[in-house]
Amino acid sequence: MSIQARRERERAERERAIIAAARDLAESEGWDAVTTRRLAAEIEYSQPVLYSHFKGKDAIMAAVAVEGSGDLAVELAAARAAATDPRQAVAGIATAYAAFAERRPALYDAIFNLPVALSFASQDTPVELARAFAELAETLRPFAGDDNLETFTETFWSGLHGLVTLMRNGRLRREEHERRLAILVDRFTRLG
Amino acid sequence: MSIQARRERERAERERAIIAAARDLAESEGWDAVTTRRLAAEIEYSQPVLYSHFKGKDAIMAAVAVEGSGDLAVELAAARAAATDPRQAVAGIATAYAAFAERRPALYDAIFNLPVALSFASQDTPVELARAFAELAETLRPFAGDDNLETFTETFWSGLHGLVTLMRNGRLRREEHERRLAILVDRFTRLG
DNA sequence: CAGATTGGCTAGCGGTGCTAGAGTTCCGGT
DNA sequence: ACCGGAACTCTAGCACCGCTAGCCAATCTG
Repeated sequence: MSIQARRERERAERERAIIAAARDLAESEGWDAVTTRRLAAEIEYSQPVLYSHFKGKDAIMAAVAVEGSGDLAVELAAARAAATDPRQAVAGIATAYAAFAERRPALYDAIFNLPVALSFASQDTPVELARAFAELAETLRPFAGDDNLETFTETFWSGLHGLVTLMRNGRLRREEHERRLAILVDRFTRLG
Repeated sequence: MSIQARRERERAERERAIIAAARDLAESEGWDAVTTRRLAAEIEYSQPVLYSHFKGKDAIMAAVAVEGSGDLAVELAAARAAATDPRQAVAGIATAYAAFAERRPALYDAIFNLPVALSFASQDTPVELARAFAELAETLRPFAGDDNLETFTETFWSGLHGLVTLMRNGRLRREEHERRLAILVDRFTRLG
């Protein structure tokens, strides 16, 4: 039975290798450079092996996205924990969010932009994504007022998402980035 | 000389046909269906003809985006003109913006999402896009407060953009859409 | 040790964006 | 009126893409 165990272990290892290779390649050269052929070469197996682990390229990207959203959740949690007062917590988590998107654009794309079947607003939301969202929600709780917290959080989050995506695509003046973040935070932390 | 004139006219006509075919195909079947071969078949010319008009597929998409942003500007202007008071103007233009993105997702993608060389925040911004932005800015002017109007507008616009893109990708609960819009408008129309 | 099963491989399909070079049509000067 | 040359469009093909069928070797089972 231990032979089977070894095989399963090796198989799991290879699966992690595929995800890691896809992530690294995407982060260093963009998702266009992530082709099944290059991925196969990277893990030193032939192309069809990928399809015994994942249904297709989209599934690989989805796996990368799930892994990446775990990183995002960790960074958001750290930012929230480091804050001293509620308002500064919002500013901190917003900065952390934007920094993540800026530092790891390919990963951010996989999580939020690419038309990957990672439905967020439903049962099969990956737990990592739910955690990242929960960090945002807890940070915003003091400022939601009469609004439903989840809806309020979605709106603030959309603001962050819009800021980072529009800036990355060259639609916003980069030098005003921090000021825009400040405006967003200011507008969502007014009481009453 | 009139022969040359006729040729130039026909050439311009064909160029418009290419853009129209790309737009229609994208809107009815998505950008993935817009291939150079199908486009060529649609205009009843061979593939290489496309490249005598545009540098490549990206340039065609950019042309569609420019045309589309004219439509967006018109709809935003109409929404602003129809409003009776400043706060309702913001709500109206926000609704119009979201409706445009919802009704014409492929066009919206071409304008704002696709990594197309349509740099917005620079000199070569298409005049149509600048007009759409100006409509937003004028509507928001009464509420900018101490913030720079352009920066304030960029932030609000990012909020709209985030709402529509995240919802379209299934990351937001569709049934809460109007409530989120209301929250965004509310937060950006508070005075003092 | 023979047979069955598993699993990775080679090769190939139909598609993509794009381009080289052939061929045709039409214009302008003699 | 004609012919050389320019302008233009086409056919054919390149290198790549995601994905899969079917072979073949290694391994496990009786």
